[in-house]
This record gives sequence, structure tokens and C-alpha cells, in this order.
Amino acid sequence: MSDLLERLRERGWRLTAQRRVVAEVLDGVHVHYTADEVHARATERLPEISRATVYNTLGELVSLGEVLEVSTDGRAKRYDPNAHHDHQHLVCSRCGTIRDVHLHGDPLSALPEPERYGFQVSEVTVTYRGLCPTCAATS
Amino acid sequence: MSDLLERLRERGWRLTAQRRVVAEVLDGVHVHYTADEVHARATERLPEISRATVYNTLGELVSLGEVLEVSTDGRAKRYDPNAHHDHQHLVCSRCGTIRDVHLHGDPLSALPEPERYGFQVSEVTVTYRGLCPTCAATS
DNA sequence: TTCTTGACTTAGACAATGTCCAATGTAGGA
DNA sequence: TCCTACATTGGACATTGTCTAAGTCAAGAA
Repeated sequence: MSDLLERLRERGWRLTAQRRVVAEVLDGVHVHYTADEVHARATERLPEISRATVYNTLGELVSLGEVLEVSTDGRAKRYDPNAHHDHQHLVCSRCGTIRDVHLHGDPLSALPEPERYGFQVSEVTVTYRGLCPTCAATS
Repeated sequence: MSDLLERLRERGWRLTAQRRVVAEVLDGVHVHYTADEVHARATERLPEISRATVYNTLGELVSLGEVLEVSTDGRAKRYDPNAHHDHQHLVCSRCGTIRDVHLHGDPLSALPEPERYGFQVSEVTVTYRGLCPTCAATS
């Protein structure tokens, strides 16, 4: 995390208490919080932090490439601090839990040239869905 | 489309003017409308149709497996009438246009067993992103 | 054909998520 | 320490979607 804050400072980020708290909430977690969850956790450490600041800060972290924005359903976006390792997601279709997963091969290569319709394809996201062990046990 | 309406009637769907209009709006299109766009187009044919009915009807069509719900960004969901052919999506990251694409191989096989963490994986969606030819030309 | 009834539709309130703005506060350089 | 450009705040507003109570109507029954 100090790594993260260090990188951000080098890029001219002004370091405020609010930004530090948001970065700390995300740092090292392996779950993927919604903006609201980030706000709730940030509020525990800095009670007066506003929703707008959390949204702003998350947006900045995404722009800077330090955090990924994931929208698996049509609901709230989730924020994935694991932006520096190529990975995809496995989502529980019942409880919404997300796990990072690593694939065999490059999914870009599965899209044949004639299926690209002249697009400059630059990115691919793969989302697997199914029941997690917990939900499967209680169905 | 009469195919679609026929299938729905066989499943006990009560056929109303509103449902017919929504089905007609979706029928045969190769773009993927948002609920709001469906409502706008339905209103041209049946001015008094309400938003709630459009949402209800789209939801029913999705439950019945006749239409796919696609959420590519965190914005409005889009509805894809091409539910009977396995395909994935190619999205323009500037203008949001969506094209259906067909892949080589089964993307499920790219997820190794140890990466499944006990999930019963049942579905995979792959979304390619890039600039469409039009947007690439004007950048 | 007409009647009946339960499913369908409607308008609008409400909910969830996100964005914007003007006023205020403050990090960090001079 | 002081300045000032940038950051934060609270709240209004926007977008997308859901819910409900009351009215309407499709389709089977008679």
C-alpha cells in the first residue's frame, strides 16, 4: 500500500487523508467492494468522508490504472485492486461473490479476424458464472 | 416474430397489444436496445404503453429464454433478441455499439479445474472491447 | 355472443447508484 | 508562515429500475 501511495505521489497526486483512507480500504483485499462498501469502510476510519469523495477517488484510481472497475451485473460497479495481474472473474450467480481466476491461453486469440469487423480490439473480459460451494450446498 | 409470439402463446402467455409491440420492437433487430430505447420505439406504435410494462415484458422474455440481458458497462442493460445462437459480444469503447461475434472453441475450457474453486460453473460471457471503424476514423 | 375472472397495465411514488456544483478547506510549494 | 490551486463536502439532481394499488382486458365458460 505504501507502494501504491508512493506511486501515486510520484504522479503528482496530492495526498489527503481521504485519499489515503480509500487506498487503504482497497489495499490488499481479495474481495471486490462496491463504492458504497468502500464508503462504509472508509467511514469507520474517517467518519466525515463524503460519498462524492469516495466516488471521485475510486474514479481517479481507475484512471490511473491502479484499480479495475468491474460490472458483472447491472447493479453497482465493484472495484478490484488487483490491477497489475492479468486475470478474469468467477461470479456466484446467487450471492454475487467474485473470485479472481487465471486462464489457459489468451482469450483474444479465440476471436477470429473475420469476426472483428474492423474493430481495433484492445481488451477482453471473461466472466464465468455458477454457484459457489456455499450456495450450492444450501440450494 | 410470429414464431416468437407463437412459442409464447404455447407457454400460456396472455397475448396483449403491449407485449406484442415489445416483441415486435425486438424482433429481427441486430442492435441491442436499452429498456428505454425499447420503450421509445414501442411508444411510436402504442403511445400509451407504460415504462413498467416494458420492464415487465423484457423481464419475462429474459426469463423465458427468448431474449438475453447484456450489461457491458455499469449503465443501462441492453436486450439481445439473438438468444438461440451461442455468441459473445464486441463493444465499441467509444460509442457503445455492440456486435455479436462467434468464437473459436469453447471459452469454458480455458478455465482450468483448480481455478474453479469448487464452483459449479455453468455459464461464461466474453466481451471484447475496442474502437469500431467509425470511431477509429474520427479519433 | 356475452359474462367472468384472474392476469395484465398504468401512473406515479420510491429505491439504488452515480454525478454535479458552489462553498469551504487544505497540502505542499514559495 | 502564507498562498493558491486543488480537494472535499453536502445536497440537489440524474438515470435506471422496482413496486403498488386501482383500473382494464384477454380468453375460456356458458
